[in-house]
Amino acid sequence: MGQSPCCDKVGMKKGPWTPEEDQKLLAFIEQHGHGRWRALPAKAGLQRCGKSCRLRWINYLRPDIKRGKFSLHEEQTIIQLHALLGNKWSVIATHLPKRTDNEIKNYWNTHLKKRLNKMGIDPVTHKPKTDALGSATGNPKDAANLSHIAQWESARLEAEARLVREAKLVSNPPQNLQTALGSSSSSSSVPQLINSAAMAPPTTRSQCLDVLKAWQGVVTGLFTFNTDNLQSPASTLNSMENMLPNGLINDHGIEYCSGSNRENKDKLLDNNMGLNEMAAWPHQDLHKEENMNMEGNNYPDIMVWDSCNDHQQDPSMAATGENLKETNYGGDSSSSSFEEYKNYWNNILNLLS
DNA sequence: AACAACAACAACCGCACGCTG
DNA sequence: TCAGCGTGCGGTTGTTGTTGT
Repeated sequence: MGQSPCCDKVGMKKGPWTPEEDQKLLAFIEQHGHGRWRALPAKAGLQRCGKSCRLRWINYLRPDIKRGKFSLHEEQTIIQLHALLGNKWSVIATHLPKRTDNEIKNYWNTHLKKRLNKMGIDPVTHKPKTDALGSATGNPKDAANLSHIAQWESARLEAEARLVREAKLVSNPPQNLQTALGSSSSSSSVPQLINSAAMAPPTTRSQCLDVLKAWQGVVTGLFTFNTDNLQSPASTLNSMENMLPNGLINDHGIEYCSGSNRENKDKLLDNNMGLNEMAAWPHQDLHKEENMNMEGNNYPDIMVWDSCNDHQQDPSMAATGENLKETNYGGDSSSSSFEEYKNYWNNILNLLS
């Protein structure tokens, strides 16, 4: 599918934005909301590409972003999430309130990657180059379990990020944009408006958590895996498919599966979220909403354990790892892998602090 | 003081995807 | 079914600031 240029490049200004341009863009968005970026520059009186306006807004002008130095906790979170997700900056950004994916990406490239290198850790694989922090037992089975745990966590985080994005669209319905930009366009994309509601701290997180809680309530007790099932993704998927509950509500309150309707269940598996993502849901931490720091920010509940000795860390996070262990990777045979996983990260993160 | 090298950050670019008519 | 549009995403480049010589 061909992609036409987002705008006529002739006469378009490039490079750093001036305060005047920022002011124009801000004023227009405050008055009319954003969305339909291609048409926005002309209406706002800017000699800029719509894409450039969008980037400027998202990465710099948006009122709900935090700028400045990254805290130790944020650094640790980025490293952990990057280990799980790779360069999925947008997903990582959903777990760092008020930080943009671009900012995180830049910070990673300019700071964290170099620091990990200096520490002898491969920033791509997140494994020590000497493997000194690797599997202490050298047991291939343990390594496989660790890898599997990481896969699960990765899938869960991606699913959660998707839910956040979807919920944002739902929570910011279009209101006045058609009026602002004219009604000639046939587009039906949903702009996110900068009205008072949109300016407020996002509430999508809790929506997301609600359904995750609901999900956890439905399936608690169902997912007590035998670690023999964790030897390969394929085996896990098969297990998960068999264990899917009959009723599942999405974050919009829609019931996907009803009773034993196999067809609907298959649709769910095929479309809305991947099987891996579904599989990842059950170990959502029930205490996530309590994981708020002093600024009221949510932090991810993954792999931040009590032994981190990070004074900036919310004490409530301490219980998270235990929760993870008990509810998700439970079973005696997996606990050693969990401990190893935990120790591995604690070692790396302690080096940072 | 002048210049080069490096670091940090902002912005751009191209591609991919979903949606709609 | 398909083309066009809007947008998101990740990689890359450009610009500015800082430090060292």
